Parts: sequence; structure tokens; C-alpha cells
Amino acid sequence: MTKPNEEKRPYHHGDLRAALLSAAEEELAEKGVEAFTLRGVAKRAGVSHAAPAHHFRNVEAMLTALAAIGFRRLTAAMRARHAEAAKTPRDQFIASGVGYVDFALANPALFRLMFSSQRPEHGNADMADAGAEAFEVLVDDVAAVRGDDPMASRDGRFDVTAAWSLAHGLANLLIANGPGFIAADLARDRDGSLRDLIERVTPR
Amino acid sequence: MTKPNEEKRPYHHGDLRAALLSAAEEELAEKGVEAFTLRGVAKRAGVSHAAPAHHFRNVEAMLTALAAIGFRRLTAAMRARHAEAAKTPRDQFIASGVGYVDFALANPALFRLMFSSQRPEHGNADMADAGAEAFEVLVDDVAAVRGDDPMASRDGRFDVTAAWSLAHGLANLLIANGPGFIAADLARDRDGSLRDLIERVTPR
DNA sequence: TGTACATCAGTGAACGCGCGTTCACTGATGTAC
DNA sequence: TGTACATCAGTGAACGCGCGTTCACTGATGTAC
Repeated sequence: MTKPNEEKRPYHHGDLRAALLSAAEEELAEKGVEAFTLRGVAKRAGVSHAAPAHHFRNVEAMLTALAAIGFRRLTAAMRARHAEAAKTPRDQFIASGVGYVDFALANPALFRLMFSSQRPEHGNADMADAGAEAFEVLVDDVAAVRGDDPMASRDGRFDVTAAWSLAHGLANLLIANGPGFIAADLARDRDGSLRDLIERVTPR
Repeated sequence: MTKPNEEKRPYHHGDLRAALLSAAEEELAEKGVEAFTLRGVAKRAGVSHAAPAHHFRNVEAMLTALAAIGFRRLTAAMRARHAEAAKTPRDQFIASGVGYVDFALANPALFRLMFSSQRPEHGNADMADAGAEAFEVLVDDVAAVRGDDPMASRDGRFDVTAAWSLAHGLANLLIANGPGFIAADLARDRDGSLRDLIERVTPR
């Protein structure tokens, strides 16, 4: 899909930066973080391997940009579930969790890049902003269920942490093929299963 | 600590395999999974970089052996907490969780190797056994709290999954420096904080 | 509207590097007799 | 107890490879006049 037009390919690409990011995502999904290479991305984008240098300082910068995109998409996935769900605080809270896990299952390598890799530039502002935005969705959900600002109390912070941890751990374990024993339960009713699990950390 | 005796070093090492694994653990902790190299391990063990070939088929085999050791140590960490804790099912359950998270915090790179890396050989029997042993500790805990075999019912499996997910997610997030907002709470009373969090997924 | 020129986004060759692995070797050890 | 010999666990040099990055270049674009 990022293949250039083989017939009549102009010397200038038009939007190589975006095309590279799209190719990078494919490369990541296919090879995993540990085998991700710049040259692979360039090849996938149908461009010489020196071209990316005009758009990214180095490989790490490219991976960082990719991770930031991942965080934005994670936020979008949670918000999409919000929109579909019943408008009670509990249902909205659970919808976020389902969106979180679902995003991870749909984008395992990207999810790992975002949270479990040292390759992206730790401390990059854009990536941090994108991550903070996703975090806000969660905090807002917990606030609605609790009826106060969770970040203002230890108990509230722990509610947030427990919810995030459960969703995050579930996502990671499913990606790593950890709990094979619930594969059948999930296959039968994925959304319902995720909901049941996330319900267990809904603030009371 | 794995440095050889510089003064009088015999041609044969004696137990190079063990020394390599120990050096590999240091290498991993210092460089992370993504920058881990065989040559680095050999250098650290004070041995030529061709020597490891006599003990490990290739790098991946070395990382797999290391991951298996990690799982055994994870099990040991949980059991150690068991021994210290009160002997009620709930306390034992929580002790396992605290041990799990504590292990991850003490061995972040190893933990990542075990769960978030593609480098170890997926499907290695020894590693799978070691992982299954850790899993059994969790299942036994949940069984004691519930008073039945959790694996026999959907609800029981979900109890197991929720507990594992929360501990696993918390561990991963703390390692990734995710929830900086609870750093202060944790610093003040780590065990108590972990206990409070894990309590939230204790089966009822 | 045309033209000169600066700027930009590509190319392709080349670089140096560190990696995992292989190989012929050698020193040390253990065992059969 | 001694000796011949097989086996084992190291060494160090060499291999080929793919990587990220740099560089001089060239083709395309946009803009000033």
C-alpha cells in the first residue's frame, strides 16, 4: 500500500515523511522492534536508504515519531469505544479499558515500541504529550466513576493505577501469548471477556 | 564479580557456562535487551568471543537460558514472600503479587527479556517449564482464596487472569516509568502500596 | 510571461563499524592399559 | 605409577554481512525580478 507508483514515479515524492512513517509501521509490525531497520523502511517506501535522513535525524527519531503516533491512536481507540458505549460512568470507564486492550491486540509491535522498548528517545516532548493525552482519558473516566478528582487522593491515584495496570498487564500478557488458558474464553466473546476483567478494577 | 582471576588464570575456566550466564545477566541489565551482544558477554566474562560457542548454540540460545533462569528466580521471589507473610489465603495471595512486582523492579531488563522480547526462542521447553512453575504459584494462591480449582470455571480463570494482569501491568508500568504520579506513594511505603493495589484484584 | 538562481528532496556509492559465526589451532584433562 | 591418546574447552584470526550515516551529486521546485 505504500508502494510507489512504479509506472510514473516523480523524482520528488510529495510526502515522503508520512510515507516513511507508514512504511515504518509495517516494518515494525512485520519484524518487531528488535529487527527494525532504517534500510528496511526505506526499501518498503520504495526510496533509497539515504532518503530518510532528510526527514529524520536518525533511526531513533523515526521510532520516536512512530511511538507518538501510536499514543495518539491509542487515545483515539479509547475515545471510539467511549462513543459506542452507554453513557454511564461505569460503562465509559470499561469502554476505555476495552479500547486500550483492543488497540494493543491490533498493534502488538507498536504497543511494545511505546512501552517496552528503549529505542525511542526517552523524554521526547511530542511523545510525552501524546502519552499524557491517553492518560487523561483514563483519569477522566475514573473521576466520573468516583465523583471527585482521583489524582488528589492516594486512594484515587491507586484507583487509576489499578485500572491502568490491569489493562496494561492484560494487553501485554495477551500479546506475549501468556495466558493461553483464556484464549478460548476470549475467542468466544472478546468484548464481554475484556469487560468482565476490567470490571474487577472499577472503583467502588 | 565474574572477572576471572587475573593473576593465575588457567587455560580451562572450570565453569564457563555459569560464568557466561552471570556475565550475560550483567550485560543485559546494563545494556538492555536491544543492545545485548554475545561479544559483550564474552568480554565481561574475560574470555575470547569465540568461547561461548562451546556452551551455547547461538546468542538466542543464551538469551533463552537467561530467560529461563529469570522465571525460576521469579518463582523463588514469590515463594520467599509467601514464607514471610501471614498464612491466610489472602495474605499469601498478596505476597505472591508483591513478590512478582518486586522481582520486576529489581530485575527490569531481565523481566523485559522474559515477557516483552522476541529474542529468546519462543517455545523452548526449559523456559516454558520455568514459566509454568511461576504460574502454578499464582493458581495455587487463587485456589486457596476461592476454595476451588480456579482453572475449572470461567470465573476462576478470570480471577487468575485479573490478578496476573494487574501485577504484570503494574510491574511493566513501573519499569517503564509510566505512572510517575505514584512514585512518591511507592517511595513512602512500597510494600504497603503494592499490597493495596493487589488487594483490588483479590477474588471475593 | 520568462529567466536566473537558491533551495530542497532525492540518488547511489562509499565509509567504517560491530556483529555472530567459523576455523584451524593448542593447551589441559581424563582415561585405558 | 606411567604413558599414549582421545576428548574437551579454550584462543585468535578471519569471514561475510548488514547496519547507520555521510557525501558529492542531480533533478525538481519555487521565487524574485
